[in-house]
Amino acid sequence: MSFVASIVTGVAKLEKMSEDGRTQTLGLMLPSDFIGRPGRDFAVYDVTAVSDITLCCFARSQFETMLETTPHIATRMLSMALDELDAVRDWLFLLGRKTAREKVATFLLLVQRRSEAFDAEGKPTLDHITLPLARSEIADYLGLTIETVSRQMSALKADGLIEVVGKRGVNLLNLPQLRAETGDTHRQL
Amino acid sequence: MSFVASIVTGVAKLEKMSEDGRTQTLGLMLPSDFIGRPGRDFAVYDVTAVSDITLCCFARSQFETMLETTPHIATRMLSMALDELDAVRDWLFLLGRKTAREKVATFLLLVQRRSEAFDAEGKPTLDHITLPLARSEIADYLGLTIETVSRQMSALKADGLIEVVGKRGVNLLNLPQLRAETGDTHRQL
DNA sequence: CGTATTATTGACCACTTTCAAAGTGAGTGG
DNA sequence: CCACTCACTTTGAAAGTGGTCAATAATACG
Repeated sequence: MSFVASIVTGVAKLEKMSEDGRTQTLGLMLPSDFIGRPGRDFAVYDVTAVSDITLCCFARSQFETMLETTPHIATRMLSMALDELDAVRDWLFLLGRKTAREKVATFLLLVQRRSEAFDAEGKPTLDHITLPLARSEIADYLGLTIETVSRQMSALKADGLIEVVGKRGVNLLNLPQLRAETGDTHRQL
Repeated sequence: MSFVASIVTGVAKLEKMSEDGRTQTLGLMLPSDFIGRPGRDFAVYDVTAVSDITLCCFARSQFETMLETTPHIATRMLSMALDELDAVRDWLFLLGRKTAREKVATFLLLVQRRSEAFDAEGKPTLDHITLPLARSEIADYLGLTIETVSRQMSALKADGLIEVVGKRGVNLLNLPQLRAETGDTHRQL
């Protein structure tokens, strides 16, 4: 890695795969997210584009110089890293302690919350989302199998909480109930 | 939180608990680790001492000023945050994709690798470690139950990989095999 | 010692996975 | 325009890993 970059448009994912093929997605990367690690010349994890992507790239060495000469940038990068750290820590709880149903409900609401970032023309609204990932990618993100994701979606549908529209569309029919199913604190933020 | 701090001696843990009592430990905090979030006046997660602790505290406002006036500190904090981010991302893989046995093996080797940091007088050596956590705390860290942790320890003992000495002591009898059981890349670093 | 706490073990159960098959849908070429 | 194909998704049945509940054992502490 001789450069670092910032995502301008599109979605990518960060992932780690073991030798035997097990894959865990470590996070989704959206516009304004940062790729690469200043001060390190190799990549520890894989970055894969999920859609067409536009990047804003910097030569790593130049970026590192900039970090040292422009104090403002370092504090900004620090703030971004700490926010990312919090997001990843929430995901630790999801992977370690949530049930499959809670994981899927959490994912659907995550997509809703960030829907503007995911999609330009999919026309997401409060109660309709366009999934940025295929089932197998959702499974890798949630620490599940593709079958379990599919079954939980069907179960949520059977319970009247969602409606599945083709492969990528989902209507959220009962947001309050869906939030209650995430396993998160019920208190509004 | 009106202050931030750095751990001087002792071990603490960062954790998140849901309303129904499920707990996930988000990370262990060792000497030199940083507590608190500059630029935020509330705590998102709980920090709990695991042993007696010595902290080096700073008033948060003063620390924030220092961040802005001393560029070096921001880059140092950034580097620490990015290292922490990598560690947490490895844990995502552990929680999402590893088996109970792999989780326990990983934990034992983690304790070995950082044994100097965990314990002053426990006299840890290459093949003997003193666990910094009780079984229930290990369970919360690995996303398991206490019974499963206990069973996996017994299984590793039955397989001749470890020896359990009292509640906190473990002899690592076969390090190469134990490493192979972590589910991580077999290649040496 | 006796007591309280923590750890281990056992039996059973449930959730998720695995393996397998059928269904759906988008794109291609006749 | 319509079958055909391929990839993805859904569904089903069986198995397995880890969880739950309960009892026993070990350890620490007064």
